[in-house]
Amino acid sequence: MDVHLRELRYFVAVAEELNVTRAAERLFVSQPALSKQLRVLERQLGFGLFERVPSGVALTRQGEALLPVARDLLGRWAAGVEEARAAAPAGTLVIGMQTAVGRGLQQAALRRFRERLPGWEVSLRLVGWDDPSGGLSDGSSDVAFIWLPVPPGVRTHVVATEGRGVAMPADHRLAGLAEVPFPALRDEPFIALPAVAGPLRDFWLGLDARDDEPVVGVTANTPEEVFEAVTSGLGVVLVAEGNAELYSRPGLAYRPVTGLPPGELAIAWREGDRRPQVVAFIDALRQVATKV
Amino acid sequence: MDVHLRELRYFVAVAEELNVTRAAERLFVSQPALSKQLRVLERQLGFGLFERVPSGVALTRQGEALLPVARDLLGRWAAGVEEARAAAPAGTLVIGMQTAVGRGLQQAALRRFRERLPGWEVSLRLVGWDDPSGGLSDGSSDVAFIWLPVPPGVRTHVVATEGRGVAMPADHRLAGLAEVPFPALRDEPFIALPAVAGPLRDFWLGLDARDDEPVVGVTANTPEEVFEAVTSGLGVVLVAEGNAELYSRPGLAYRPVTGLPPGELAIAWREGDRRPQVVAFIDALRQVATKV
DNA sequence: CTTTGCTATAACCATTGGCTATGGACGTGC
DNA sequence: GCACGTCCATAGCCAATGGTTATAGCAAAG
Repeated sequence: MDVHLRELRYFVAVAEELNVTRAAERLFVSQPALSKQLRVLERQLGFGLFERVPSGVALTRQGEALLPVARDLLGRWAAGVEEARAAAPAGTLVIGMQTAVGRGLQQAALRRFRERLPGWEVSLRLVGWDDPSGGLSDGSSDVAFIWLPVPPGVRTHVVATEGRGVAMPADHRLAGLAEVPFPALRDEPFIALPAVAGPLRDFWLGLDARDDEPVVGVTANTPEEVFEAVTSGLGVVLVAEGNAELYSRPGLAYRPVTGLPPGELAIAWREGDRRPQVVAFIDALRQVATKV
Repeated sequence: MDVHLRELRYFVAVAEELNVTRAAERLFVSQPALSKQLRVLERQLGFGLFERVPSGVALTRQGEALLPVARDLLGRWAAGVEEARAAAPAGTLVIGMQTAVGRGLQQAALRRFRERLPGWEVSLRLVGWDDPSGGLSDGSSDVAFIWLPVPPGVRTHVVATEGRGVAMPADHRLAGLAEVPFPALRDEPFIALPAVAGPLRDFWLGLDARDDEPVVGVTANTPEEVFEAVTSGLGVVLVAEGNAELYSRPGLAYRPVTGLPPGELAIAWREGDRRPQVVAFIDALRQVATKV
């Protein structure tokens, strides 16, 4: 029969205390719970471990025989787990990012990731929008935080869904509005992602909500370039609500835009990539995102 | 953290098959159940044991490190249990009896007792009624099947409750009745237990149902003596219904008696006696009696 | 005889471990 | 490129388990 090591731990504690009540206190369970578990164990074994005497319990001959076995198993298990934990192949997980992630996600996920794969390091790298896969396509990133839509060959798990808004200079004529209807931006020059960004560039130009071609004032390849261009009056740009918070600065105004579906930020990985460090991070992030 | 050895057995099976589906078949559980258990184990450990690949699973470095630990624990546990089982102090349990026990009880209880304390032998000994404790008082029996009422210093667990009837010669004038009212026996000479049986002798004379003194024809000290006296026409005797079945013979008639409370057969042991072999037998009998 | 200390059982309830059904991912063959 | 087969993972459900509190039974001490 298979036994739970917890039952062995209970057995050892009772054997050392020779008193179920004291052992229960030591184990932080109630006395009836411990009494019951011992009875269950004895029944499973088919022989008694203790003789009940008025002052508590006494080990039977068979209990005496099993006690060192129980101690041995508990010790070997604890040591074995530590050894296995230390056997983690250390390395570096490269996380690509198109924008800062923030949103309380990455820190908690990284903690869980490191617990699961002790010894592993993490490298964060900002990837320009000229690579909409966040570095996955050329293998320079192991996982990446990127916005949908994503290129072929990439798998995703959405971790945040946010409304899109417009970032504009603080003195822009539309800055007086609480929220901006998308058609009001029809004639505004836009700051766009590079052409090679394809569908991603289209998304942040709002092409899903218009059928004419927007005016593109300038292209930018990183969030810093984008927001610098905005405050310099070179155009406006659609951004995710969360990013507006992350990149807020003097001279910049952000207003929600009505009439646009929201943007989705996802953790992404290469199709078919099941390496432990990738799976571990994705799982950690799933758990963290679920709790948010 | 404590683990169930069943989980380690699952881990080992999957590690050997490198395929959760095949391992599940080998373990006689469903594939989703096994998959789930592995996930739980990995989460408890805080690191992965397997990398999921298209053809099944591959052991991670940490899984490889833990595999021998798991095998070792399983092997040591199995061996330790066998060793402890064999450590049972062999001896002989002496069971005293005032009458044959029959009733399907003893055989099943003895089987369970032997399973729990392998190597122990059992000795059955018939104890005369001159000792109403069935041999417990002088320590010649470890446990005893005796009828209530019992002497001081004896603890009991009732295993059968049966109506009392009268045993008489087959040609007795009352043998024509289907059942005998107790007052009809008022003038019959009784076969009695020895005087030292005290309350037990009184009980089987039916003193709890009459206030005059019965006529005692003869005393007898064992069931054989009792029934031989009956068929020899020396008197009648109150007996338990089950005993009438056990001791039936030519020339003997048994009829239920109305107006008498039933008799109770119990397994008995000395007050304060918690020796393993005594507890084991009492427990075994409790389980058997419960299922009847 | 009463009180104290100890283990065991009953009733209850949240969690666990198993099931079936089915989804998602990947490789292979056409 | 699509359909199919194989594999693992998740969802929903339910019986069994492991914990609780309340309390019973037993033995020793005062």
